[in-house]
Amino acid sequence: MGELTAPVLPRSFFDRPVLDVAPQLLGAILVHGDVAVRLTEVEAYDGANDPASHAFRGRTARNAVMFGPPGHAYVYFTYGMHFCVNLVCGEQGRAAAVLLRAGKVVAGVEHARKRRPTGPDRDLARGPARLTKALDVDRALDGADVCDPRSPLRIVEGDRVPSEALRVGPRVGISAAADRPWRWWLDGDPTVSAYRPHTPRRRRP
DNA sequence: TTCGAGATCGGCT
DNA sequence: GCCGATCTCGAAG
Repeated sequence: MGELTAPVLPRSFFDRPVLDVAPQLLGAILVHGDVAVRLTEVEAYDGANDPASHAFRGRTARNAVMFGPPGHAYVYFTYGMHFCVNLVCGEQGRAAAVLLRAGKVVAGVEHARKRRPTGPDRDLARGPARLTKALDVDRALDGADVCDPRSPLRIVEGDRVPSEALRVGPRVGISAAADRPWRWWLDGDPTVSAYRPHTPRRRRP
């Protein structure tokens, strides 16, 4: 139950280059309502300098939050059925953000199970869309200030992660700049999503 | 265990 | 129209 009341990360934590922030988010805890998830896998996206970023082609209504101040959540809808959540990093206007890819449910497991009745608990937040499902995060939380202790969606301090437990590698599910090693995860953690290289979809006949 | 296709729709070219 | 920062299920190896 301590996860739900732990202190939020300060905004200064996010007001730094995204490549510094991303690996340090591992072990931190995302809280929404009665559910808390300890992050085990993240990816960095660097705004206008990153062809794989939603912000690469400039500001739109959808990605506007990324261009705002750090420490806010960018929630988007994709594949006609999934939500994913990012945390905005770096100087305002750079539009850098960290995609939260996976984690372990450390509080409110019974609520998360209700939303995903089948499968083992370690799969509850294993993958970016599963993570938002476990936490019941959707479009309504786009722009939420995760550094505000009164915010419904917030990021709080977790345990310290030893640097030797960090692993780094290529990002998942993207076609552009797929070679950049901007994905970090906790070595050997069962809640880390399985790596699948990007495969272009074919249209049905 | 690995692979591929279907689901499903908003955003952008 | 086209395609996606995904997930699931079923078929094949």
